[in-house]
Amino acid sequence: MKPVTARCDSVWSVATIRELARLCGVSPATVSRVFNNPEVVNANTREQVLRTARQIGYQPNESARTLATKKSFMVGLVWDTDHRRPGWRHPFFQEILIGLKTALSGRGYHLLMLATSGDTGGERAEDAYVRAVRRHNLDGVVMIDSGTWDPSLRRLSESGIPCVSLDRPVEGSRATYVTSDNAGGARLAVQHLHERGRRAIATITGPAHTRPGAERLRGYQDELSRLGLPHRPEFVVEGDFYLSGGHAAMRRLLEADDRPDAVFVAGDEMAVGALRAIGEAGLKVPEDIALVGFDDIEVAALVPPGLTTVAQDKAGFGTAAAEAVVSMINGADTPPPRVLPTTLVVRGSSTPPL
Amino acid sequence: MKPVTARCDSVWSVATIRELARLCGVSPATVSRVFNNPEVVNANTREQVLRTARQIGYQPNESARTLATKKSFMVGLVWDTDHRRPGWRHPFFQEILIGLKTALSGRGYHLLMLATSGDTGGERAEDAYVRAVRRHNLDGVVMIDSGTWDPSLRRLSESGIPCVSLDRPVEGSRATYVTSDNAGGARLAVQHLHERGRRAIATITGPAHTRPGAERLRGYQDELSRLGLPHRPEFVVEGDFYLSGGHAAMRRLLEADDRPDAVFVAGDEMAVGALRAIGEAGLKVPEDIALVGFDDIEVAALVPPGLTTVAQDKAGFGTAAAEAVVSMINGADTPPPRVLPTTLVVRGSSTPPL
DNA sequence: CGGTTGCATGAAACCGGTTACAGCGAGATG
DNA sequence: CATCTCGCTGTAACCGGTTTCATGCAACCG
Repeated sequence: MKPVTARCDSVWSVATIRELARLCGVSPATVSRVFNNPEVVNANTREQVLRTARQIGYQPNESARTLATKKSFMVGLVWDTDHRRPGWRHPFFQEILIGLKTALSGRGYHLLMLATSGDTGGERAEDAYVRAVRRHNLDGVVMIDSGTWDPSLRRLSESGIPCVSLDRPVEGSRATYVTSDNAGGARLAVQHLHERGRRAIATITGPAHTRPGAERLRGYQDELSRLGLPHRPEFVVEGDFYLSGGHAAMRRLLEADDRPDAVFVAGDEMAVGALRAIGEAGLKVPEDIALVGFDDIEVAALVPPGLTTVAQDKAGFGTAAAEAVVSMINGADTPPPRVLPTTLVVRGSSTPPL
Repeated sequence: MKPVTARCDSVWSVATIRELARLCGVSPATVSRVFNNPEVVNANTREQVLRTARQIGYQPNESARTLATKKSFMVGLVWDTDHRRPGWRHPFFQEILIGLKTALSGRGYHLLMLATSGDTGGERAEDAYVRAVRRHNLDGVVMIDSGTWDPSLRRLSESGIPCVSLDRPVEGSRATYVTSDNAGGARLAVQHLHERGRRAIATITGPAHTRPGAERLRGYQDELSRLGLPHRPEFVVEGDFYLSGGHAAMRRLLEADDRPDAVFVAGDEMAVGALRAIGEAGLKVPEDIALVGFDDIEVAALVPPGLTTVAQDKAGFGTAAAEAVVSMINGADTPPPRVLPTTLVVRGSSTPPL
């Protein structure tokens, strides 16, 4: 076996499968089999091919492979980062993204962040995602709900491509979703406040049209009923999941004649805004008003007196989404929606008890 | 012209260029030219091809196109999200990522988040990035420095592929980098504290082996010299860019006999830790100690009394990186390193003046 | 010993684009 | 009228893999 020399030791030599086949004295077909169907090829041949491949730094061209097999080993990420809306800035998404990327990597898939705004030519500009999926032979997509839900996303989920949505139910034969136990988490929060001796428990909700917003409100209401506490409409104020919305909502609550002694805030960002509004009103947390948030974003631990909150399993989101999409890609039945458990993290904003 | 019917109105019909050519009564070559070289084809033909393409929802197959042209219109993102290190969790990165993605989208490029951990077989497992670049015909890469810098990244930057690094100088003929004016920002901070009447100005630095860490320290020292303030070694404590490091570093500063009346903290996360340490020591910000951070991450505005900080142009990072990598892809000369201006954002932690 | 079986391999078509090159017709030119 | 130019288009090779099908060959069987 003559040693392979010169440019071949470089990581950058561009050897094709035919070149490699020639060096080994076999046909391209055999080389291909060595990589895709090793067990059908003779052990000696296989070893020789692998050895030579390593020497010349052979790397199969994924475009050619995708062209021939229609499998790209890429999953598209649909994440509408529209400038006009602040949705995507939510710190929540970073951890999800990292979890997703890591989980997909571990399963051999790359994550392609789809460009949207690129070429907006033609009447069907809104179908940029669908187009990208077809053009790149994407094996699946993951959709992060950042608040809007335009029709093209529906077309995408119903197009038959394996599709996993985060925090939002989707239609489609090969579409499923992953979400947190929003209602359960909200119940945990209310129950906790009740245990701490609070009885006038208000809530600042997320936008009613979002799934997490609606679910958390439902959990709040359910738990009030279970505890035999009265439902007071003036104790339910809608926020927007962002700081300013939480701030405004809290001010509304404080303006009422009869103010609450605890508030379940359906998002940590809003809770921080609420904290600020409470401070501005000259009241103290938790002495005057106890607060429980939702999400457990980084700030929750940092802002004094520490925000008690319902933690979502953010990394779990990514893992669950990766699992679901890869299993569908591999031909498994569409898995049922996955609901991740939430846990209560107790910090200063709800302790000590009254 | 007979109307195209049936499955052809679906977004999912999988028409090839030959099919489209047949429908139009032209050759595949002409169709190809319509999309890649419109001006050379007769206006009538062109219109008819475009019209028919729209009707049947023709989408060119990117794998085939990449195979033929060796251009993928994809840029790889090298972002080492190793679980063991917390680096990538830094909130700083999310905004950069979004800026980058948006800027690349606008230029017609997709962003591929490269899997690393995937297949770690063979002695060259560390070259996963290099392999991915070749396999997918990536047009360029952007590297986010998350603290470590293993040799494979160097091989990548020197491999000749257009390469932009964030916050870290790189070698390579087609490699450049984008960074903030770290030294200038640090000088702004020190100058600001000086204007506020502080004279005993300490610093908590980033790790000395990181570029931003070293640069910010240099700026601090330069400005002390310019102002004629003494350099006191015990006023320089190294942190790690994270909360706990800032906390520990601040405690060290407070233990000294002669404590500073101001601290320039080279990162907001560390500054929040420092705030906490100051609070635990029974001291007040800004009365006893004024604080200026660096980065302007979201928390900076949220944590009482509001953190004065040197803001980095995070979205600008993404845009600058996209510009640089795309221009190199298009054959332009390797642009010089780009240094983005920093600005001072004044909040409660340094006001009112003494 | 002829026929079956099974293993290992090669030849060639194919995936869906791009592009070098040749060719064709019309109008301009000598 | 022959020729040249120019604008437009088609033919066919090519990109680098995969996969079907056929085949050579050895072992195995009756």
